[in-house]
Amino acid sequence: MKKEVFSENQKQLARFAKALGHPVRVYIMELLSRQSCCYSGDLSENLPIAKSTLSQHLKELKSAGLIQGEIEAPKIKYCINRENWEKARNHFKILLKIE
Amino acid sequence: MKKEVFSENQKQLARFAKALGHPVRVYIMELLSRQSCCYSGDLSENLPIAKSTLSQHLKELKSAGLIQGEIEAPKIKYCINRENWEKARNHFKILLKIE
DNA sequence: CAATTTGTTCGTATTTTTGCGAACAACGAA
DNA sequence: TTCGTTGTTCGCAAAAATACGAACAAATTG
Repeated sequence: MKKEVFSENQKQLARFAKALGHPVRVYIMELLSRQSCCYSGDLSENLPIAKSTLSQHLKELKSAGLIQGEIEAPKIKYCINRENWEKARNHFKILLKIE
Repeated sequence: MKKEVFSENQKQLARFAKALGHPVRVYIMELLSRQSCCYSGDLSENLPIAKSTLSQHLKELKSAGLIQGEIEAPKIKYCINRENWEKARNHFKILLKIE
């Protein structure tokens, strides 16, 4: 029975921060923050990376809980996961003493 | 002459986020956010990692510009780098639409 | 049905991150 | 000077992240 050193909040903040720790993913989240939804193709056009690489970045954002995908065949519409985005907001707000 | 896809702001935000992408480093920044300064020994006592590992995490926070060390022989006093902490605050504030 | 569009998964390679202990360096104290 | 304290650096190992193209899957279009 080992004492846990880090709180759930610290671990979740680290997960969110890590997900934002790459320019491609910052780019995506900035876009989604502005327009709430987008298609993978929109991203692919503007980013200088292979589509398989983009797919991986989207997967990471998804598994960190920051975005979610919705099938609109044959495309996929990506949106912010509002619930977790709000959590991230609060975590960073507290850490950075915003307001 | 290749077109640069990412803005400096995006890259800097990614660097800050990446630096916060580990529970140990979140722990350190939370502590420094509360009390503004601390000694490496304070951290070492409470964290379940080798001192060499802690040293590396501090190095990363330093090279991301989030903290700075001041020698108070034989110890080192670590403080938040206020200028960059403020920058990080603003970056996250904008991204997360805080306020 | 065949062809096209859209995006994921697989296999691979490279680089970076994380972590440890041992050795080392710098300093104050005895 | 010798000892202890403090912290970094080195050498190593294991794991994770980054990136690509090829192959694949699923759906729409012709």
